[in-house]
Amino acid sequence: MSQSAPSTGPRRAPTMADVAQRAGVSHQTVSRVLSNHPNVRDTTRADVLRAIEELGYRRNSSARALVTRRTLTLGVVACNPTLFGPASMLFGLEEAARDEGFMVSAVTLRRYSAKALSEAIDHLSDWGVEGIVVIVPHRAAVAALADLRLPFPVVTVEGGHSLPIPGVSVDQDLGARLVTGHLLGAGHRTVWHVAGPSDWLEAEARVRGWRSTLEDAGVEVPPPLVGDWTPLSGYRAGQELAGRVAASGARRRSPDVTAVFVANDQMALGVLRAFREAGLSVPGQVAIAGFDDIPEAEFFAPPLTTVRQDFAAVGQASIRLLLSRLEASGMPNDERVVIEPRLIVRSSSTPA
Amino acid sequence: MSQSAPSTGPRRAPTMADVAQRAGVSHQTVSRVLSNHPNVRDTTRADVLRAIEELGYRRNSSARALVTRRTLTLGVVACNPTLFGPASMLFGLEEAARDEGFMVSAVTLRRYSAKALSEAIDHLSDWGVEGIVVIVPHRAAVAALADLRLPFPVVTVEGGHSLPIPGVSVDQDLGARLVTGHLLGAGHRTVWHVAGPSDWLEAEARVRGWRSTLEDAGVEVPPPLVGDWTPLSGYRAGQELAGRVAASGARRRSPDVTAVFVANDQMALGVLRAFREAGLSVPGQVAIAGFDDIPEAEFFAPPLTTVRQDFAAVGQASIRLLLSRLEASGMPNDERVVIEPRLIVRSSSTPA
DNA sequence: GACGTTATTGTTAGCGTTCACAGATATCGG
DNA sequence: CCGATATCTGTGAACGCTAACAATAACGTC
Repeated sequence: MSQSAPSTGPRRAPTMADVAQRAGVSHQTVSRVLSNHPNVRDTTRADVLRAIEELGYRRNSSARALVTRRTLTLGVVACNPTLFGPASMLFGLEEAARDEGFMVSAVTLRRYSAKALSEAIDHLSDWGVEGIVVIVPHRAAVAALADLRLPFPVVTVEGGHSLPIPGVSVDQDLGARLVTGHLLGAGHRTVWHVAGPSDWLEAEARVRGWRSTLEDAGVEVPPPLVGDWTPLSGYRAGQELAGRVAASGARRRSPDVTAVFVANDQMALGVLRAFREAGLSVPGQVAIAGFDDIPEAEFFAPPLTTVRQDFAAVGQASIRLLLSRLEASGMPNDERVVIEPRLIVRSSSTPA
Repeated sequence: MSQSAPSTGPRRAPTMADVAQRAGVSHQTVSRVLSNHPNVRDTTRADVLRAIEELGYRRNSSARALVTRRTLTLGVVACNPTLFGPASMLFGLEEAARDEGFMVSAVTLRRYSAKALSEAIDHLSDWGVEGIVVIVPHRAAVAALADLRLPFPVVTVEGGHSLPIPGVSVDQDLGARLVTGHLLGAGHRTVWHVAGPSDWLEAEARVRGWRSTLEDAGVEVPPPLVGDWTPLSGYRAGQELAGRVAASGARRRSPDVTAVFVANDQMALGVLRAFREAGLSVPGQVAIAGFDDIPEAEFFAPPLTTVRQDFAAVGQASIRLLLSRLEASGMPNDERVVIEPRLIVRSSSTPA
């Protein structure tokens, strides 16, 4: 008769009632202790805390969320989270959220597509997030976002300011002006540009800043080359540019290549390699500048002049914005935070 | 008489009962439709789905979690999530988890400390995760983990295999052997090493692999230098090594520096810069190899020989392991997954 | 046409909290 | 020592869902 005694089966986590019983109070008192309600006698509080300790009790978050209608969870959708920028934002954002008592759940997108984005948001939504931060700086993505009617607030990061969605962004335009101005100031006749993919808002803004700086200075605007943020694409663009330098003695239909502003540091690395292979000296024959200030940039050959973005600040600002939306959900919907980037001059742009 | 009519106040999200009423069925039937129960008449199912659509109904995850005792959420604790490696793992892991129907919530640590780790785990625990993946490759961290008695399964990544905690890791030892062997095979008398921080398990394993390869080959083992994974620390180590090269003609108490295995690519970048500044040619006078194969490595000056780790595979494996723990929580607790790294030879180690 | 099956639907009872309120106990001035 | 007020504690009812069971309808068989 192998009588399966109830024994010490996989006993379930203790509940508030268990704690209450052990402490000789009602479950409500336990709840009060846990939520720091003032009207609990000190001795009672101590009893309860001891019982909690002894039982290893932890409040059940689902039950709590059910009744309070708060999950204290925020969602993030991010696009290329292995890149330095997005990763840094994610990090800063998570830290800020945690400080405010929120948990963050992330969904990452391998590549942007309207479908992927909306699935990501659905996924987050299914888990009951109270709001989300979208770090998907595609023009199309932001447009798609505006169409969705979501039951919770959304904040974009680098989402541009053309739509009535609150957002945080670095002033890319300014950053591009800083670099371009710096290069012009060093005496170059004009500045070439290797841009990011044209459907990225950041790429577009950097092109804009670059172009308008040149126009304001009244110098010729060379045709921008286009990459995809990867070192390889920068390398290809670099080969193209190196070819122009070589040919410049012969037929010169476009201005000499003596300065290049590359839209991010990774591509700038590719450009550097291409130039090196072509026997061009940097900054001797051509000055180069990048954008982002990844930790490696300072150690490139030569160290790269670039624009530093305070990604951590972006993450924090986005959380602040999201939380303010959460609290005042009826308020105007177009708050914007713009963070100023900073030019970091290194030797890739300054003739020794 | 400003009679505050109930009007269209901030009306709450529709509930299952609302859907049921609208579709003319019981809430249980709605539940059945939502969970794809087979025994629902097609017409009924259609009615329910239409009602769901019209009301924009979404199942309340908290209520669901409360009754099913499943939050379908996993936690991750990661340490330096802006670095390429950790970020890649996080990404791969999140994707794998999502494919399995789980959400992942992350907590990031600025720097490891026993306190920070246990707080991070508490935080996750408070939100009801069903299990966690810990990507904190510190010796002390893993030890601390083993002490914690947690009510849910834990899987480590790069946590070493000295403790009875299931984990996934790349075979760092093998990776180090591959590089070191490669350099010896190229004819170098010995191989110097710039190691990572000594309290990192990965750093330790790489030292081990490096050292044993040299010992097996019967060559002298130079004293390893130590960095902290950053390019700057690599730069400093590089200066030190460059000094030795210069002095090697004079007093030679340690073997010539003709080959260096640097414990990660970022530090290798710093070493490259130091050598460049010292006028040393790579690979002409000194061959260099790194570890990680970050996307930039191929475009370093010169392109860097390194060891590629399949971070995505690590992420996926860790999720698989965690889920298997979840299902069979009574089973043995020491499953291990080891992923083999791959040597990537580039010109930093191959004399042209 | 009665009966056993099976497909389909409804009813009831929790899951573990918090909230609103009621009850109990202490404190205090007159 | 009484009633009033403040402090503390308990009771019952949600929250929105799923699990278990009960009930009904549909279908074929003999």
